[in-house]
Amino acid sequence: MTEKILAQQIAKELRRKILQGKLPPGSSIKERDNAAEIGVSRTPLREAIRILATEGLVELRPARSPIVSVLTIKQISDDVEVLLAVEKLSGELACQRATDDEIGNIERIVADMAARFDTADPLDMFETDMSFHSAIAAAAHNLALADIHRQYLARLWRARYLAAVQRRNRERVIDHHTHIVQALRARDAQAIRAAIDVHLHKLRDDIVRMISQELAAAETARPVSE
Amino acid sequence: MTEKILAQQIAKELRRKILQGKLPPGSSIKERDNAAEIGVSRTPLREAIRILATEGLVELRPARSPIVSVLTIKQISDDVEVLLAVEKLSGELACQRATDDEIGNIERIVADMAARFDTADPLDMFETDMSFHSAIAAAAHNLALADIHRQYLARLWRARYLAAVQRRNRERVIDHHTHIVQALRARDAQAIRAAIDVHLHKLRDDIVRMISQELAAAETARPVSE
DNA sequence: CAACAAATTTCGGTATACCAAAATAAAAGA
DNA sequence: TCTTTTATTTTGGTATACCGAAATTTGTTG
Repeated sequence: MTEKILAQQIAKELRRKILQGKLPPGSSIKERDNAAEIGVSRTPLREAIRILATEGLVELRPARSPIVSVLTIKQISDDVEVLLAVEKLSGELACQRATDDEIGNIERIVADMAARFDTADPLDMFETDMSFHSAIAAAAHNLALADIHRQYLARLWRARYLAAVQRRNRERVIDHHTHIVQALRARDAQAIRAAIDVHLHKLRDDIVRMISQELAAAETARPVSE
Repeated sequence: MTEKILAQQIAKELRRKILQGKLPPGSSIKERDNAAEIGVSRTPLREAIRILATEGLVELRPARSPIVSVLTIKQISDDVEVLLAVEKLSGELACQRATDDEIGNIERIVADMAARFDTADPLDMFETDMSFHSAIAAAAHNLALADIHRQYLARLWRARYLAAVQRRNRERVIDHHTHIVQALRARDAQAIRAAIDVHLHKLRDDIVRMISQELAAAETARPVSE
């Protein structure tokens, strides 16, 4: 039962549910109810909620039930803006500090992704994509930066996932990644910043489009409530 | 007694003690002892520790007492690197989005700081300096960015403070600020990035020098222990 | 005296109990 | 019927109790 730290297990579980859309934005997370439902006490559940709060997935309100964050286009756009800056810096630093091994690994990820172009299922592709970006963040050799990167990647997980599952412009993604890794191999900071800039601006457009659609759909289903 | 949320009060208190150096790096924070000492139960103290952990001030170890983080030069340097990127982006965005009122406020802060050049005491000056940077971060109109900025400003509070109290090159700071706000007034993104770059690189040098001195002093006091 | 083993203490993780504030429902008065 | 006021319930914040793992001490043995 108690595998490691319960709170983190619970946080992981809740995070999944939120990102999958099972806990819709705006729904409240009552300590008692959810604790009873999962079969744990309030204490670890409470901690789990705090963890998710720092991740921006739930919102704490004074003297009220925490609710699953309602993401607005503005917020997501802001988040991508941050992620963009973080990745550009990561790329730049990686050009200075990455070991040849690390660059080799990143190249392998890109090659792997390109090779499985037709075959891989969306989720697989998506996770490979994530690992590509994480590998660059790690190659920057800056713990703080990697932390922020992880945090914002997680925060945008759902939106990215929605944008990624539609296989459209998958080749463009691979093209972008290729440019990025080439710049990294050349250790050309200027070039990698430009390449990442292009890549993430594309991502932002995709994400904003997806979320707009989803919001519109939700609006149609429930015209003028709450 | 119970003014608001106890955990945050406690976190604030502990944060002060840590940043002031009353809780030296490496010292453990036992839940029971500290709770009893402050006169509260373990639960809110526990939460307070978690808060400080996400801020990077304390370090959680599995099945061990949390300890006050031991900051290395590397970590601080990493943090400044992040802060630098955040501020550059903030400046750039502020050039696009800041209202004239906001720019006016920032100009006022700089003027205020310049006017009180000789008179103000270090702490006063320091806080004005902080408010200058925070105002720019706010003017970027990106909540996520402002969050990160606040977080890393807090994380570097002690180091910045140590660097700031020695009045050396105070005029250079004001000079830098002037350049930054001029670029902002001109809404010249390129110029503000450059100006912020100069300013924070200077800051990093100052901070690294201060921390090196402190570490050396600590080493002298306690040659080969722990 | 050293080394290993057992017992005790310490301490964080978890569960439960209690309380006060806030929201909601109910009731009384207009 | 609508408003206002007062119970009642809901819910998060806090305190306390219990448990097991890890660390420390103690005791015994070589």
